[in-house]
Amino acid sequence: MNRPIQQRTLKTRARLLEAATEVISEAGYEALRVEQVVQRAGVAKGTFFAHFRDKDALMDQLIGARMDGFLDQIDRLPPPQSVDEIVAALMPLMSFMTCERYVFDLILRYSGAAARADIGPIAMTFERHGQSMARWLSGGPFRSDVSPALLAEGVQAFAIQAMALSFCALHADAPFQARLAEYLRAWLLPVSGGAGSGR
Amino acid sequence: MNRPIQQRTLKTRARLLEAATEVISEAGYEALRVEQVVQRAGVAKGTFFAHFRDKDALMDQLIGARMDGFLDQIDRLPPPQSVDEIVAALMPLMSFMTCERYVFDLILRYSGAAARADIGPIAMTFERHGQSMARWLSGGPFRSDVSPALLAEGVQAFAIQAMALSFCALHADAPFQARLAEYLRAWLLPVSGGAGSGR
DNA sequence: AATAATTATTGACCGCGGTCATTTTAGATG
DNA sequence: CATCTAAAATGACCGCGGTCAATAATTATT
Repeated sequence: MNRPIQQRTLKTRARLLEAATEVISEAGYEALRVEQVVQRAGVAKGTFFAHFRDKDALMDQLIGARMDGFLDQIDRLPPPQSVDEIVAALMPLMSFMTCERYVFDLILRYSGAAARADIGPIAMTFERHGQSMARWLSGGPFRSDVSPALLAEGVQAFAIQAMALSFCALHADAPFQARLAEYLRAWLLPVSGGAGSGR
Repeated sequence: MNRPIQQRTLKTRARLLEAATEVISEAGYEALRVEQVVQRAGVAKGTFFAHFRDKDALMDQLIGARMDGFLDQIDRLPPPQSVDEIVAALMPLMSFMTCERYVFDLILRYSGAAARADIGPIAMTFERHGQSMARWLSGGPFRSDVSPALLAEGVQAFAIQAMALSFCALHADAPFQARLAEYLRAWLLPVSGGAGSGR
């Protein structure tokens, strides 16, 4: 029969999360070692894995929470009326997503939930981001020949492309913001239909 | 002083690559263990790492080679004249890129070279793919208000988005091809410019 | 309060990628 | 052929994520 969750459990989990946050703030995400976290939290290694499926699951929690904070900021903004405003609005979130190569790679891996069962925090933020984006794009001075939902997916695709290229050895020339703005202008404000010959 | 490369070296590397290929064909990419590869190749573990920086570097080689094969096929095709033809042309490559979650993640990680110094085989294929794509899109019945190079980047971004969503727990509904076709129609054949009010 | 049934914690242990001081081998030199 | 030297190969070792049978702590039952 389902017994209630023990307070001990909540306390231990909180201590683990706090310890992890400390380690990250001191050394960054990539440098985090599970052993270091459990040592700080004063628990055994096995306890960690009783609370988180694996190290990535902890990262999913922590990184997802940070992303959610940036989405809160975004949702407080008035709908942007230009590509430049969109880019500006997205910048804080994007900056965080690219703060470390390790973080970006992990976000990509978890952007669509790994297993069918558990959709994690990061996957949720992508969902949320898509919805906010669709809301924005349904009202503004942007193209209307495709659905706002599709426009939003495109914005996500281009944002990821721009972020990925900012890590890229080739194409390290153009700054991230300029590239994203170029993409979004072409995506959200197309000028003509067909090629040389009219349609 | 620079002595010539010993034949022993080439032979050992070839044996390692062959052994790795065998293991993969039997158990898939994700299941590959370095220890198993060196055992089959009849060399010590350390030897492996004298030939490949790490396990990922081996994967970069092998996966990059496979991708290059598919690109050869693509380059033999006549320039497609519709979105459906583009999707059809890209399918074999895409299918391989998504044959395993592990493979897709690794490709993403290596799509823009990891370190500034060494651009690996996978990164090269992305470059090549972009160029082939730009060539295709500069002639056909596609939009001409942005450069073929930019169009090509968009196709890559949408292809990656479509592949990623095919692994996604949410959005596992629409089949991969249909989604990509929808993206590319919106990207390559936009109908109007602004929203409700004309521009 | 004593006992039973669950749940949480522990830490020795494992798998596997990667390292490095040491040894072996290939090939140039006298 | 003997000798010397740079390159290649070796395998014991390490770091670190993750497991699991055993133990401790908590809650329900009498």
